[in-house]
Amino acid sequence: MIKQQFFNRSAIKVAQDLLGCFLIRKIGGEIIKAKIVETEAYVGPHDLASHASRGRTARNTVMFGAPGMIYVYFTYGLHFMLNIVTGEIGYPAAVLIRAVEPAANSRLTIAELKKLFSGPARLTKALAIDKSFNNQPIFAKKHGLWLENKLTVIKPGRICRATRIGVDYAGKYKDKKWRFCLKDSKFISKP
DNA sequence: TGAATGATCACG
DNA sequence: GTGATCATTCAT
Repeated sequence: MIKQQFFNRSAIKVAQDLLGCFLIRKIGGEIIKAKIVETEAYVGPHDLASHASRGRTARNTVMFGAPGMIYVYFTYGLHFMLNIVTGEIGYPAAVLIRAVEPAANSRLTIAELKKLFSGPARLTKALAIDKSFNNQPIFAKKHGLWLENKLTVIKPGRICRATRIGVDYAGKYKDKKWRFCLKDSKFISKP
């Protein structure tokens, strides 16, 4: 299991380092394990794409809290988004999990798995992650959602950097390349 | 390209 | 209170 200290770093570092790690969801007796292949960093209060850019509010207060806490919010009236808070207490930053890649499955095709896990709102639906996870630690197993380390080191050449999705309103921050993907994954949400 | 669909935020 | 907006997805 990945420990709290892992998250006590800049969001950009954590976002890259999470690639290749595994998101584990335990529902009843069943365990779903999926490799993280796409993340975005929301780096601090100055980042105009971040919920924290206009100060602390009821919704984003988790981002100001301890590293490794789960930040789940509801958007577009339809979707939940899964984030992990990074950096020291009091500094609002987080990493959005945008896509995960489950192990091959005998019942579902790759195309069907993509529809379930390739996209920030899709994966929360597939893994039954909702607001009840908000402000819970990801560095403990008891809530049924935690992370495991990658199996092998990810070489920098296997990581691709791109602009973040859906942040056109963010002025000069919309063009920051703070989205990170595993190059060889078929499960990236957007090219 | 636009609808779905409701919490959140700024304003006053 | 009200109205605009939204770290998206899906169907047209």
